[in-house]
Amino acid sequence: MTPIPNISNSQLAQVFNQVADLLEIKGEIIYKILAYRKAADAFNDLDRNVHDIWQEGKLQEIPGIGKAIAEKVDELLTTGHLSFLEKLTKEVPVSLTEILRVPDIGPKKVALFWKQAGITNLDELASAAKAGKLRSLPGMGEKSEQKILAGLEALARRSGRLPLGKAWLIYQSLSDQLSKIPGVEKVESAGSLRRRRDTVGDLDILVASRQPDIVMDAFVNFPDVVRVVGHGDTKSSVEFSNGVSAQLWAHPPERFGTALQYATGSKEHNVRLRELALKRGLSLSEHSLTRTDGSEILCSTEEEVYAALGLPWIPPELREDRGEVQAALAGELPLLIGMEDIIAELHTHSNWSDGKLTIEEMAGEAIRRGLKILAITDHSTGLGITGGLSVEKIPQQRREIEAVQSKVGNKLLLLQGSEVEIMANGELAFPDEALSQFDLVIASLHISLRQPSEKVTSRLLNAIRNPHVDIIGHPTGRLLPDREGADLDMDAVFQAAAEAGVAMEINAHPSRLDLDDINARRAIALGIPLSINTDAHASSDLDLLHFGLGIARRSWATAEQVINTWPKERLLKWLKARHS
DNA sequence: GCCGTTTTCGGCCCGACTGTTTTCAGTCG
Repeated sequence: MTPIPNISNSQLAQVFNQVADLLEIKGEIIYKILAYRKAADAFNDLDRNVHDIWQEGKLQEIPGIGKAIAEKVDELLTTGHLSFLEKLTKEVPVSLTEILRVPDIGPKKVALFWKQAGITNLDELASAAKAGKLRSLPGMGEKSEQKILAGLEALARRSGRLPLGKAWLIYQSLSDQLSKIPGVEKVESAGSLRRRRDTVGDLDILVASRQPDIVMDAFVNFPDVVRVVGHGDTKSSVEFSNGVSAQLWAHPPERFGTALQYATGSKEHNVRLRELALKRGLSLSEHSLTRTDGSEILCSTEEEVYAALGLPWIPPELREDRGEVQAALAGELPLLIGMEDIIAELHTHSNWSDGKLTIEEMAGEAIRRGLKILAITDHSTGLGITGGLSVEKIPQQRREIEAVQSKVGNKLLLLQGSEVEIMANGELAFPDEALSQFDLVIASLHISLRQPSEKVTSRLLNAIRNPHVDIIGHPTGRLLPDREGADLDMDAVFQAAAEAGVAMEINAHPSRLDLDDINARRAIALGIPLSINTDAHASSDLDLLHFGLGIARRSWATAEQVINTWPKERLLKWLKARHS
């Protein structure tokens, strides 16, 4: 029997995106290309492994997958090859696709440079532009050539996607500056920042103003702007000295709803809405909804936009074209978990390990934020750098927690927890009799994340199956923006977690956001409880909760599915049942 | 290439901005 190649959903998506890139350069009709890109997105967003769906013979039940693409997936999963792609790469050099990453260069220009100037990669493009050889090509000129040189430089200094937390801080500062411009009535984040994606490409910002020209002029002249990418009447985009790009729209207040809806995206969600609008005899744009007779419906709020299409307002976190429009039409949108639902913080550190505050100080901070339950989960030994709690000190820490508990009374329930290290050999850093002394145990991976998939997965499975473990902390161990998580077999992990009834964490720290939205949605689909925690090491960390909440909302989580919302009695009962 | 409470064929979202052009193509979101 031939082994089935192990191709993940995201690898599959990459293959079809590459097909789309090459077809686009080749000059294939745009709708075919869109179909491939849509299929790639569908694979990326799937809450199950494509493998399983393939084995069930249900590929074509995935929206956007038809006969032709299903056959290609079949070939890929059976043989590990795609003859269609192999044939394509013989016609179109793969190195051309790297040129597509240059701003202002799309498939048409790539094809032009390739066919008329023999350019096949970024180096050749740069040489030709510097030598002034591009300006004479049809449709090109001196300005276009300069723009390409600027684009190449921008590409070189572009710093990938921003982690959500950093994007949020930059937005706050830009928002302050924008609100001081005369005539600006409102400032709102848009794009992937407002949708709370874990990383953000460009910052998208919308302002309400009746004098958009003044706003645009002020914006492109902000300090730290190193490049004005575009400067129009209602839209401008700039690049700052730190490599971050931002895009600004300005629309009058009575059109703010359509404009915000448009700027928030996602693009795919917007396409879906516009299709729906057309079916209702309306054309949707950032300016308004237009009837067939040309008359306009103006919307100052997003609620009005969605209502005009017969829909309830869809929260930004859901707007990824992952079935939210269909759910809204059917009246089946989930009632997403909100900040007000969360009463427990279950993953924090005190000065008993590497936290900055005493247990009493942490308790005070938790009370100040309206929390009802706080678990102190200091690191175990085994994670050398942090000076973890030793087995001998567990009773001593218990006495301190009890002392603080008697001081705060019923304002806050304190739990003695542990963040126990999953060691490189797969054992937990504490023996079972030590773990049994805690009210709550989180098991986490911090070290040897680069082990082979089989090894690191088995470590995590071992932790999940330990009857003392209640939560798996930041399951993949990724660090945004650049450090990938461990190469885990998430199917095996989720299956084990579902069987053991262990909760999986959404770590709210913006450098983690782990689980991510797709994995969290898979967990929910399997009935695995989620736990959103800040992993606070200092008081200000407790304010990071909203980032984790954003990820949970993106995974369609309701309050019921997150143990941090459960009343005290229910949480304690759940813990007790697990430990008995 | 996908899809169907107008369709199994003929459609497939909408507009801003830029640069090259005399009315539009390419790129982007």
